[in-house]
Amino acid sequence: MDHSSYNPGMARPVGRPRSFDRGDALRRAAHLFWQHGFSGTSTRMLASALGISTSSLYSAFGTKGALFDEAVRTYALRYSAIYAAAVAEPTVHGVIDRLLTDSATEFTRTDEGHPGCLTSSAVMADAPPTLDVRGYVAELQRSDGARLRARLEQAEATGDLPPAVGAAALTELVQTVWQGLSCRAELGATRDELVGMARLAAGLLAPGAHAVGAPAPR
Amino acid sequence: MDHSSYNPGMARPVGRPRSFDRGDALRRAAHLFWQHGFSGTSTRMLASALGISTSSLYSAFGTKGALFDEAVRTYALRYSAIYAAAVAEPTVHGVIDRLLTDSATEFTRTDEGHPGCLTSSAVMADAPPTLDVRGYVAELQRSDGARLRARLEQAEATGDLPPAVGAAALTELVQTVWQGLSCRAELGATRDELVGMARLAAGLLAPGAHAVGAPAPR
DNA sequence: TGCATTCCGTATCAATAGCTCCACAACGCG
DNA sequence: CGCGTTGTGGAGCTATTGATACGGAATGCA
Repeated sequence: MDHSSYNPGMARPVGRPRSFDRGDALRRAAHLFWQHGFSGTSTRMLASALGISTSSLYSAFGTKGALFDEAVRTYALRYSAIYAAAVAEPTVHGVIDRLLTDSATEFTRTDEGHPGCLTSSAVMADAPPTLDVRGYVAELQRSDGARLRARLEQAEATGDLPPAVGAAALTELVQTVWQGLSCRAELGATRDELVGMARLAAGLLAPGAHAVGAPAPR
Repeated sequence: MDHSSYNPGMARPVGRPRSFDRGDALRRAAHLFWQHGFSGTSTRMLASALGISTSSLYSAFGTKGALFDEAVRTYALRYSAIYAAAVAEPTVHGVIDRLLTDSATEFTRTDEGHPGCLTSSAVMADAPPTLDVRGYVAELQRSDGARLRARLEQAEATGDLPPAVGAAALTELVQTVWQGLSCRAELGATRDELVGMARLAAGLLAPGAHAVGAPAPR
């Protein structure tokens, strides 16, 4: 098994192959962490849910904290990718609308056990004492925010963004809405509700070509 | 001690008095829960931080889960009170501005060990398995949201709110921003940053008498 | 078929979890 | 003072925690 494992170059595997898919285990572990928090998820719960033993889990990930950390960073990449894709949109409205709606879609993925938004749930409340996950997430937000702010400052220069609002302030506000969306996703909002809210937010925060009162037909 | 204990009417205390202030203990416990999550906070940590023994803690609150539950409900009342005060404002802009700025102020209280916003942190990620705290918080959001929506529907009827946006949708969006603010408070935002963001959000979501581009002098 | 290597599950470790027991201390009342 | 009542801390209970030891099972290579 383990077809999808990343095995770069010359290091071909030796010894008994792993009986489970590491990436899949990581995703399912993240799902458990999201549901019960870090301390609330025991290694036995993880092993049981993954269908393996604790020794296999430890040999694959090292430590419970390391597994959590890896899960967080894995999913953090998804959100950074969404930011990167959004800033490529030609208009300010397009950037913000794309960012929020894509994130809303990502937050409500139910296939393959998507853990909602680790970034603003499990991480914030309960993290391994040895790891500064909160600091990592704050840094991630800062990094993604910097990318968005640069895009908005560029729009400010070209006149696409009215200078009255302020690129920095709008960036922070958009990120605030972004995190609010993730919270509501975990509180049980459906995808349609969440995407609709994202679209409305984009329309109000950065009015596009169409009037606010008459949202563009999707 | 225990001067501030609420002791209504005829039930005068009998037996040895409690050596600590129950309300204060509740607040400090909430602070710990906020920092480490429910499972991440042990009864010994709680007892140690409160300067008492675990037996005293158990005799005062019953169970770790009950203590957590009581802490959550106590702080939930604060947020409901903020909603109640906000909807009394005469204009839609005033309602939303008041709700968001007061909440931002509440989220950044550092005195007396305010636990940030339990509602969207510890609660969401890690809660006692026996208690449906997530359900309670969702219900609370629904209840507070209903109050806000009723106020906005009234404004819609009197013309204070343009019918194009929709009272229900705006309510949800405001609550989304509300939760986003609480998230950013926990990620380290200062009070000034948070209040400024709340004011900006109120200006964009519900433009007041002044133009959006020229925010009203505070 | 041997050998080296790696992963597997079972059993188990010390530490800590939530929680309780119990003898004693601090009150109001007579 | 004695008595009932209630809170007190220290010791201790069982269950579970994160993590490991170890023998066996799979693999690639010769």
